[in-house]
Amino acid sequence: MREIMSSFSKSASTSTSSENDSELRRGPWTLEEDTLLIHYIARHGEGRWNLLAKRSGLKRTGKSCRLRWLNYLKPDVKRGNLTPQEQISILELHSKWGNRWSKIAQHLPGRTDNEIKNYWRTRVQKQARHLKIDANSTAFQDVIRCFWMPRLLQKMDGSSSLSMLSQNSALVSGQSLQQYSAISALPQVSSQQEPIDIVSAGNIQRFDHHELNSSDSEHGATSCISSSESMNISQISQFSDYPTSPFHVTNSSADYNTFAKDFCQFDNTCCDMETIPQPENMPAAAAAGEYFGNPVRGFQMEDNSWVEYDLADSMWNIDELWQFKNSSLEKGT
DNA sequence: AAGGGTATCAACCGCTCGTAT
DNA sequence: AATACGAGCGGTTGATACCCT
Repeated sequence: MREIMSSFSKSASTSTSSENDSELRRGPWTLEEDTLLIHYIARHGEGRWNLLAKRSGLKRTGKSCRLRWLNYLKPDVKRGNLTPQEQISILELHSKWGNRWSKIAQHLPGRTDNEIKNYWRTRVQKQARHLKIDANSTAFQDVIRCFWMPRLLQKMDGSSSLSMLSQNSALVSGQSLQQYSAISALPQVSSQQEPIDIVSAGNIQRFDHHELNSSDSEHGATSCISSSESMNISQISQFSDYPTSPFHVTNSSADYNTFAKDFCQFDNTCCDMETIPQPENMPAAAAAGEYFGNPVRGFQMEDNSWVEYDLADSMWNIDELWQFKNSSLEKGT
């Protein structure tokens, strides 16, 4: 009903000048139009849209028919929310190709360029606005790469998701997989004594044990962007084997919570406000029991059980998020 | 319950590109 | 080589849903 009304009002309001134009329908498609289009394509195939528009009896432009078919009626069009895997793919591919929506869509079976474009504009750009960062800036790309993607990975079902990703090389490149795995692996990696290669954006940087444990933001979250060696398969699988952190952190500052909330709402099915990136190297004050003037009591597990704060098991440094954001802002835009 | 603000997404528009003539 | 036309792409708009006060 709503559709019919809006369709009516729209076509009425746009009926204009030429007789041709006034015959053309605009706005939302009706069930009858959809049926006509589907039946016509079933009999004659898609393509030659202008001809299709004339012969099918639809009072639509060829363009409109094409769009309706490709974005909505085509049988293999997937409906519903984008999965975390798909979101990661979009983020990854967008960082590679920019606003090449159709190209990105080719790597997401069943998803349309329009859908991906909408996702980017409504979800991703919104977050950039909240953070007051240009969505196309390197700073924002860093935020996505170093915080969001690991979050999405965490959302995915650990190893099964990783193997799923690695099997689907068309969706996410090996490079990205290494990168995310490396980030997720930080706590475990940092407990080893051997130098570790961290991969990001196709680049490698080798870290010593003490560097990974340093609170210096150069080697913390921001360390995921650097250098130039290449990485072999065994190193990749080494990272892929590390699970993501199961911890949540609570009781941090209001400012940080605001940021984290924005961050997590990027995918509102991803995590709630309390699913905040885990401190990797809590600063002295926090380790001593407070952070930003607020007490830090420990962490809540995903099953809601409480765990006392344990430096060795932590993953993210709270202030690194802010340091990271600020330093990215300084050098990025 | 009402009203205002915001998010979402289908659809449109203008432009470019490729191909046929 | 020039032109016309169809197809596709990316940006934008507008209607509706949803949320918050």
